[in-house]
Amino acid sequence: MSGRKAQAARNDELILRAARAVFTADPGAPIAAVAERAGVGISALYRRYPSKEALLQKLCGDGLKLYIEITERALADDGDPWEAFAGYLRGIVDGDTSSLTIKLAGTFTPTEELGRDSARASELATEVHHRAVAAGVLRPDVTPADIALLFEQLASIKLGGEERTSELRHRYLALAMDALRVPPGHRELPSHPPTDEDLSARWRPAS
Amino acid sequence: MSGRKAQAARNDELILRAARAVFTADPGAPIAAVAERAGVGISALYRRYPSKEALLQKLCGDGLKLYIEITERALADDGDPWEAFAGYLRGIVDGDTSSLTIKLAGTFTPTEELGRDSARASELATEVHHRAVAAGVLRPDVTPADIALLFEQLASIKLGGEERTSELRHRYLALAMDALRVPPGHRELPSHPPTDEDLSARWRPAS
DNA sequence: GTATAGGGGAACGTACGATTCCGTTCTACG
DNA sequence: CGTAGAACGGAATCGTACGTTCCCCTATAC
Repeated sequence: MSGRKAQAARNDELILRAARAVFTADPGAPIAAVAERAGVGISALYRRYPSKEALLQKLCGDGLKLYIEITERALADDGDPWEAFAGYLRGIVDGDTSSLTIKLAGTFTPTEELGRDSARASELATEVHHRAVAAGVLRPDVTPADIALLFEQLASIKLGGEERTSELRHRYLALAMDALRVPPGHRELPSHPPTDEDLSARWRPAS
Repeated sequence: MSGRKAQAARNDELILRAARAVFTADPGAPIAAVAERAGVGISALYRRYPSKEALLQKLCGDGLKLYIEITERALADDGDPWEAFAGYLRGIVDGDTSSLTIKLAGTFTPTEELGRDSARASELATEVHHRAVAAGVLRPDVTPADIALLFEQLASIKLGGEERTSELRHRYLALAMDALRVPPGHRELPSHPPTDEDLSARWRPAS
């Protein structure tokens, strides 16, 4: 089952994957970078999306849908309340949805559907939050908005490769969770801290 | 005591202040934005700095010196060990030195002096860190590099005006401190969480 | 009154990047 | 086989944004 149709279908996925990777790494990246990363030409992109803005809207929408999906899954979790909440936090961090939504918003004019999904996502997140507070596992003086900003802070971490970045985000998520959880206490932090090499690399030009 | 000399001296300060404000808000800002913010013409800038890069190096160097100064002050603090460490953290966040150093590095080729100051800053920070650990007030499984990344996460917060941004950074610093401090425990968070308006404003274009 | 430092801001030159366009390849099908 | 056309690759085009330079004006200093 090969042929141009199959190739095209494969490119659909290839392009979206590349776009996600490129724009989460750098929201201002040129569209040519996406094409290169996907291993296709520019026209393969423009055949699918009429403009860069359209592509960004698609990515942002997908990110929002992923966010909603993860949140709904957390709401369906009937196990230990803290574990449900913690799993939710880890899921959002893994999905890198903050990079796909906030970071891309503002770089284009939002559609009406985006607004609706965003509102829905916000509702669901609030529900998850309140459950955790009601169960007495989440400190009550933080709000869902606080958690949203926490996600953004974690998304701002970019160090080394994709793998290492993910490790570090989880490390600082774990640290934050120590401050979030009731009763207070320190749990072991995952992964290992940044090395001097990690940090000093950023002083060198041409990243 | 007026005259062109005085005007020039005033402009020196005006320009540096404007540059700091503009580039911490947006490291990629055009140089014209600095001139506009300072209320001077472009040539007033170029009379003082031969290029944009030179200006950025100056800002970065100043940021590093500020960092060093704050850290040395913390080392001189002989009071309660936790309060000394906490004051240090708050000082760095207030100085916004992360924005002045890391965020600007990489946008220009670093000088040799910058490298030296950076190394010195790192040493001092490590000393502050170890003191806090030795005093038993800072959890021992976090490293100075962890703290550096924590500063960067806080610096990534930008919401509302300068004032509000500072409040929020301190709010999340306080949260992080709850996870950092030995013995574990929750302290009251400063300021108030982001409002819906705060968050939704970012979905609107033209920030 | 004149030389000159200090400045304002338009003009220049360049690089970058979204979009368009043209020629090519591979299928499907007569 | 021969040809129409979808799907591409990638060079050419067209703006625009921004660093830097230049020209001319103003207000001191002497």
